[in-house]
Amino acid sequence: MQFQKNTPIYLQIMEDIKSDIVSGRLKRGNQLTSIRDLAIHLQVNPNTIARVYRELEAEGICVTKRGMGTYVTDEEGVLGALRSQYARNKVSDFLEMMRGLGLHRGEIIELIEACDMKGDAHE
Amino acid sequence: MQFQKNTPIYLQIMEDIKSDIVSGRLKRGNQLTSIRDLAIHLQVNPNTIARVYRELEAEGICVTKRGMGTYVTDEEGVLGALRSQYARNKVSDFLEMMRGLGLHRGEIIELIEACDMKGDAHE
Amino acid sequence: MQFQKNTPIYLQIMEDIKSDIVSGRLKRGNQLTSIRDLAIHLQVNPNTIARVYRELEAEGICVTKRGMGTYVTDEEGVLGALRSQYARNKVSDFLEMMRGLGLHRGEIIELIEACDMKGDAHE
Amino acid sequence: MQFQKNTPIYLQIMEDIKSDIVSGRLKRGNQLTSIRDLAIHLQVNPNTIARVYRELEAEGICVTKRGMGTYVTDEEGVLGALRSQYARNKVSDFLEMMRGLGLHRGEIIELIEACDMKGDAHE
DNA sequence: GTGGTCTAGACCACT
DNA sequence: GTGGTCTAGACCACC
Repeated sequence: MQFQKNTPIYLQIMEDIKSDIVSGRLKRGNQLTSIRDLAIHLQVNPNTIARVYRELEAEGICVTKRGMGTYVTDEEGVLGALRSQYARNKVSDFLEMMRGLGLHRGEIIELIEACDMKGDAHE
Repeated sequence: MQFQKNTPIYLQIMEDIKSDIVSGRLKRGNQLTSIRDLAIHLQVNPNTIARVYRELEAEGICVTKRGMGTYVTDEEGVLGALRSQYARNKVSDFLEMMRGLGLHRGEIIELIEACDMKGDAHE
Repeated sequence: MQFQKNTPIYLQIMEDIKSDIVSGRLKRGNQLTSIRDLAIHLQVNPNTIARVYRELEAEGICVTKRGMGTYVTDEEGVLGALRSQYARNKVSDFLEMMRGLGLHRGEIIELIEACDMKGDAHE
Repeated sequence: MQFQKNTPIYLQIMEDIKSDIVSGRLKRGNQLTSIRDLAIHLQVNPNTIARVYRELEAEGICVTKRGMGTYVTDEEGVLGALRSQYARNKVSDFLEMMRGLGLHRGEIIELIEACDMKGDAHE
């Protein structure tokens, strides 16, 4: 993983884990990588990962069982809220970018419908 | 600027310049930073920048005037095509990501309309 | 200040500051002692104080203005909630202790009324 | 056990033993820990413990049987008086603290009744 | 093995 | 000067 310069690392890792949960790569009840292992894997200090897990727990997204590890919460409500918040943020970012290109809602929706018709292979 | 590991640097720089043009940070006829200066600024070999400019010129996006530097083309047609290709790619990326979240076209458009109503402040 | 062994220092400091606010020693809008100064005064690492202030801010009790310091919030609602939660906890602790002495509600209230009559000098 | 700075240690230990008796952790007739052992356990000079036991005996709370150790008294009257004095002090301390929060007798009793209704789980 | 806390000391950004 | 972040390394409690 690469880190952006202008955003705290712990926030970037939090976002990354949230994205794993939202996309289904991490499911409810799954155990997260241990603090030490993730710290090694991301080349980051264990305290930084500890903070990530602490804040995720404060947001209700994870639960930690002392001596057993940290797990994605079991509560569907929290995960649903996370998923919809995440989608709303992505939509918002997307709209902001498209508006930066001078496009308005109608044009954006046209593009989406056009793209959706023909599939979306590109590059 | 930071570079991703798995994509050639010259492609990343090309995308960056295209994004500057599309978003209006670089306008038609503007001079690009000199190869030397940009190489220093990005901490990259000047040959890499030279290749970027060469490929941009091959795509008709830039023109090089011997001894005077490299400029964004003056032809509105090319810039319009670039802009719309860029937008189509972004839309396509966006749709792929949203589908990864399990959302379909109707839901995506609903979210866009909802977001568009209330403005898009978030975070 | 002396710290108890079995409770994290940062929690004890948090409680102490909350108690200062609830009792009126710190009023709404007052600036808290700077992290470094409080760390020196309490003989504790600045990071520990930083965590205290961060968690107090997460609870809405304090706000920090970058480069200017940390302040007790201005929102009366939060302070009122803090005050009543604090009182409820103290009452609860008191009742638990009194029940450990074998007293029930009626007897406790009798004692309070008796004590309240004659003033409460003792020791 | 930890000792406060501004109160003689022997008084703190006396209070602690009284609290053990009042709460039932030490019952009538029970033997107290030997002076030697308690001194080691509390990391305190044996003379300090000896003074504690001497004063407790002077108050009639304990009796020392030469060569056999020190015991909680058998007399219910003394223990009952101790219990009620202890409770009165705690009530008095509690009232003083609650008044520091700006609450008066009526409000305090309301809180007690409210708390007593729903049990007293907190934290 | 797990996470939780604390210290020491560094560098940053903001004012 | 202020708080915010990160690292390095230590010790603890739980399982």
